[in-house]
Amino acid sequence: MRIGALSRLTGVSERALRYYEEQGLLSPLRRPSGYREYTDDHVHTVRSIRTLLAAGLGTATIADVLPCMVDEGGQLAAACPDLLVDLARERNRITAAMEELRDAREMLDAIIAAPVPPEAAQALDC
Amino acid sequence: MRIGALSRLTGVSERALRYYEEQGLLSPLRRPSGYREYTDDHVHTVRSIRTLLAAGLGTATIADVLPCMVDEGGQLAAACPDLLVDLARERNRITAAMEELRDAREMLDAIIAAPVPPEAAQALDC
DNA sequence: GTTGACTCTGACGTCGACGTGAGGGTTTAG
DNA sequence: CTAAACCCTCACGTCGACGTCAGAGTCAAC
Repeated sequence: MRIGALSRLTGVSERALRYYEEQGLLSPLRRPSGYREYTDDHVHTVRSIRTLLAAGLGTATIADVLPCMVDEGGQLAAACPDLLVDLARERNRITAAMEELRDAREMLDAIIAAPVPPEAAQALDC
Repeated sequence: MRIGALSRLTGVSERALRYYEEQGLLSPLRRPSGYREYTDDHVHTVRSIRTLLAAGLGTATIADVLPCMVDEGGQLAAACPDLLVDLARERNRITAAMEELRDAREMLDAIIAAPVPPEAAQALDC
């Protein structure tokens, strides 16, 4: 499949897909014309990329992580100790981020659920 | 207290504190000299700001939210319906973000916990 | 009064993941 | 064969929360 189809399948812009390749996250084949040719595997890869990006990982780290994920479900492993250290650090970051999100959500909930004092309702005419 | 002290108490840079004021999140008094003068309340306010920023809220939204948080614990309320809509939207965003973080963490866990195949350990000499 | 720590206001720099054209080939349906 | 749709490579623009530096007042202690 070509880039437009992959973009539609994943919901990721063509620009982003080219960017991922530029960063070494994706390596599609090339037609003689220069057109990129993607496989079905790339669909899964793109989804993984988006998940890790959403978690705050940078493209450089993701580039290190991706080779450790082969097929869907049957992973290989994180061989290099350096990578394991990085992954543990990222894991801690993610956990901390989740806790911060929980705190923030509770803060918003407190405001949303707060009873509106009658005099405040009067004062604010919005 | 002056800006240096507040910075030390909150762990937030002076530049950031001035930025928050510029965005209407903080309104310290001013000495005749122009020096900013903060109260103890501002310490709590800054912590709230950081929590909401960490949750992905923009300074503009936070500026709308802050007036609804008076004292510590005893909130007022979200009066304007517009604000309630925004808050609900943000709440959904946060929940979605938490789920994405959970997915990403599981992905990392799978890699971290994956057994290292013997031949892979040989192949990669890192 | 003077030294050193502190603070002020601009104002430009940063970083990362893209957005957005410009200018020009390629493919495919009719 | 031609038009529409698709794709290519530069390369500059964006956005938000600050970092950083310059040049210049202020405050507290000695």
